[in-house]
Amino acid sequence: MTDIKTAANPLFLREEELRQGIEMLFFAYRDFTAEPDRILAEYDYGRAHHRVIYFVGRNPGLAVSELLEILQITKQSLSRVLGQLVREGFVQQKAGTQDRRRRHLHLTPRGYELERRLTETQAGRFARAYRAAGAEAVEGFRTVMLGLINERDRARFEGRGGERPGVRAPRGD
Amino acid sequence: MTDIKTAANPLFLREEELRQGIEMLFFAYRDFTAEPDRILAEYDYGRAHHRVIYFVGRNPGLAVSELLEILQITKQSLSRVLGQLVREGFVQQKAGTQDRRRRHLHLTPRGYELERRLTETQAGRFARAYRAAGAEAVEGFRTVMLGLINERDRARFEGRGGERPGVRAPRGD
DNA sequence: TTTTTATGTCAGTCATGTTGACTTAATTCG
DNA sequence: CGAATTAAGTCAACATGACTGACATAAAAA
Repeated sequence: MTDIKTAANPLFLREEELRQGIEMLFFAYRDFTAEPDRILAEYDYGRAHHRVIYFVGRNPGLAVSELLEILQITKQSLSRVLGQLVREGFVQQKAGTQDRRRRHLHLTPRGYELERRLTETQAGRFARAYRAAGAEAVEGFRTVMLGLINERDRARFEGRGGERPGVRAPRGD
Repeated sequence: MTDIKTAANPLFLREEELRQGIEMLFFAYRDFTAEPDRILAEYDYGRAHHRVIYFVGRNPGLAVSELLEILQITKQSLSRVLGQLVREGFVQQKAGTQDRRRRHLHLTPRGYELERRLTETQAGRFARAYRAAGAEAVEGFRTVMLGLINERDRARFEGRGGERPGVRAPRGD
């Protein structure tokens, strides 16, 4: 109650709290990526491949430019991993019908299989954490996470089960 | 209320919810690291340097082996960035008094200065997110984050302002 | 018809991770 | 005490995934 630190120096607690947030994000991300990394190594793939497979699986028909927007990397960086995934039969490209310059990305059955394996481990981690924490904590978690994400991308998370907004091209394939 | 998806297919909502968690973590981490990356570039440093500076600043006297434990990388990977930071006067090493094999790491004044700059941007992001979300949401956030982190490292986050457990060597310098 | 856009490619570079082998100094164990 | 273990560091070779810059092609838009 009258803890000397919180009473005399309220900023001390604040800084401690914020640092714990910083560290939690570091450790959570570190552990969150460790299992998929091991699976990917079987295929001689890395985290970059995972991100492509995940977001293409999540947004079938995604255009290359939209994927670049999500990943925030250059097209030269993307092209290596995307090229591999296409050549090795995990991702398929289809030219757009409206705009034939655009290449819409889809997972092949093989791609879906890998996507499932990878997502299962991460979804399992979330399922355990959510279950242990309870619905109210999950709501708080979502609120804070949204606040940590740059405003531009928050709209991706409107609604919980319904329509799935954002990301998709307005007039896509 | 009687939404067809939640009523007829409860697992659909669950999967959607878990995927949103996965994506939030991806976007939060992406945005969380972007600003420090720009500051580090001024010094010709990268994320690896940031991690060393952060954890040494947070745990003065940390031993090399403990840092490796936190970062989960090999000592060869660490040695490159740590060597640079020591040579360029951001980090100082002191041999232990009890066990003279151990090198205890400390930030120099210069190191602290950079640490402050880097941490301020990330702490500011957390401060804004926490403030907007409210105390209850923050509690939920912490609970879920803890559940996402491998059990081994959860002890680091016991207590909010007080003693700061974990990490430090039992009989350190 | 000209310009812009979407995509792809080539070439070179850098940061950061890996494995494996080996050294040195100090502590601990039998 | 002597042998084994531990903490740290080093050298070499390599892989991944970022980057910049320059250029090419096809299709759409102005």
